[in-house]
Amino acid sequence: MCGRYALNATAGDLIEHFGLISCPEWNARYNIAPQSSIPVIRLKPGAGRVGQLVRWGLIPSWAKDPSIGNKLNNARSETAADKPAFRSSFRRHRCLIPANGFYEWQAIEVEAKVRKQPWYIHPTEPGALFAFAGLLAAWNTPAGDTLVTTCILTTGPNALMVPIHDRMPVILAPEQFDTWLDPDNPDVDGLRGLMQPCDPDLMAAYPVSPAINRGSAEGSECIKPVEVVS
DNA sequence: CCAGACGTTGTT
DNA sequence: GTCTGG
DNA sequence: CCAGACGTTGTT
DNA sequence: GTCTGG
Repeated sequence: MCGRYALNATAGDLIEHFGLISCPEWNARYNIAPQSSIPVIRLKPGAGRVGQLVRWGLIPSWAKDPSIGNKLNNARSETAADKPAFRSSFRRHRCLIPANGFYEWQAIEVEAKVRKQPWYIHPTEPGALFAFAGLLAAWNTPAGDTLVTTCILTTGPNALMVPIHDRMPVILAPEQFDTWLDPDNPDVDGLRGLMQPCDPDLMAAYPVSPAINRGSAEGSECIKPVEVVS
């Protein structure tokens, strides 16, 4: 779950919304897929929150083969603190991933065949952004460079998501940002406690065209509401 | 102890 | 690096 | 997440 | 079936 999302905010929007001290330029995107370079927000101790572009698909520091990053787009929040692939990232390298909304595919049966209807889920409040809870990892390339990668934590569905899908991203509220982002926060149990489905009243959803399925589809038509054809 | 895996999603 | 399986 | 490819050898 | 690319 959460394998596709939209971020059409500008760097200025992110700076304002999340109180960043810096943020790389960003061109609006409506169909961001794993392996893309995406902006994450992390806390630079003693300085403040910064935006940084990293690759979506976590490569643990110990990986010999970076292709493991093709699979680690998400981490189950229920177990991430304990799994070898995510443990050290959960302890020390947490981030937020800003999004205007995300996509989920709803399996619906039509004439005894399963069809997948994509939905777009966005904040109820106009102009608001989601902040997904994410993890970071730094991997040393054979060439001697450092490749920073990320993944999105997932959790069970809230009431809005239940009809659509059985997983959703962990979405944090502004009052939780500091606790989550502080790399020196040693309270793993407290961090675990943040890993909950968010209040369903904060989100709204509508179906979109299956044109989104194609990873190369781009533009605001990706989030245009459609009638469900059944 | 060493060797080998280390993950999620969805689908069967 | 750290955990699980043998 | 879904779509689309999935291979080698040798030659240009 | 499984991996890579978008």
